[in-house]
Amino acid sequence: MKISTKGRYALRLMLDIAINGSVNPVPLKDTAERQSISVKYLEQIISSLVRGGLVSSIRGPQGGYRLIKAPSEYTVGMILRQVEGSLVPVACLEDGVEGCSRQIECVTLRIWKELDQAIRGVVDKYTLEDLMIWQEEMGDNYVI
Amino acid sequence: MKISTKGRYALRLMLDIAINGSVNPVPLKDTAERQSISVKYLEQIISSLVRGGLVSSIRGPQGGYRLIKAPSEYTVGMILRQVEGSLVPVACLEDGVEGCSRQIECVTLRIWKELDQAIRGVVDKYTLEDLMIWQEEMGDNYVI
DNA sequence: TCATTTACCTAGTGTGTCAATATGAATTAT
DNA sequence: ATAATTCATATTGACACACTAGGTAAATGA
Repeated sequence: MKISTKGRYALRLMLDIAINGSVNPVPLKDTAERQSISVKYLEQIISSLVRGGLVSSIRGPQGGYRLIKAPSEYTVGMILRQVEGSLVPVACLEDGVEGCSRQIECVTLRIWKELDQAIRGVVDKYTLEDLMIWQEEMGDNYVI
Repeated sequence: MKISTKGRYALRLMLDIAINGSVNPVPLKDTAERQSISVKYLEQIISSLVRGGLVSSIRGPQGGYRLIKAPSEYTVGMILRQVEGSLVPVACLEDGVEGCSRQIECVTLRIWKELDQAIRGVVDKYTLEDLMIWQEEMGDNYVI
């Protein structure tokens, strides 16, 4: 019942690009330094974000990554799902799965459905823009 | 971000004991048959529930397991936490952990805290009694 | 007393995921 | 041409997951 490092790093990575990429694309090396995450690991994560169409990439010197949409268009849930896969708490709630044979009589399913709603309620409520605002509120003493 | 089989089975196991154990203790063999879970695996799960003081055991013929308290005294969260460990979505929210060095400047932490609250809000809201009632509402056509 | 039924305990096993590293190729600005 | 960057794939070690196996201990009752 944990968010993996991939998910957590992806969020920090996206936030880092949002904050530092308003004029030039952000190279992974810079993010890696700011966030204390290895470039190599970030490469894996960003490749998933590129595939998912969340960021675009520019190769070569002066290259890097850029958000495709406005920060307010990215919910936390979108980012997490892209790198972690679905966030549903049990497999039988997965999209495209028609559930187990006990479905009808399964009272615990009711719990899992509510849990799923609760999780979605949080991760789909906040966007990158919210995170940026919170970051600003904290002042410039702290670099994210 | 998944509830493991241990957690899901533990819930079904506790519910099975709650429903079938009002007069006699419930042997694992019976639960295993009703729930289609191996006795061996249930043994592991129940041992954790015994250690946690959620159920008591009686050995020998006519033995089995009994709830120690009323069904309404067991939240879903208590049961899940006993067999799964903490349900917090990120390690830095774990009890007794003083958090990572980025704590202060970590805006994502705010998300994780809300997520934690949301999860707790669901699993600590419902009890075994609720599950029993739902089960009854479904009629006797279905055996849990 | 002895067989049977139950709980209890410890270890093992195959599979997969997590959290990275490593190596190298392709692209592009200067 | 060189350096900076992204892109692609493989590998690694540790650990967790989902079980299974084998045996011990206690209680019952015939």
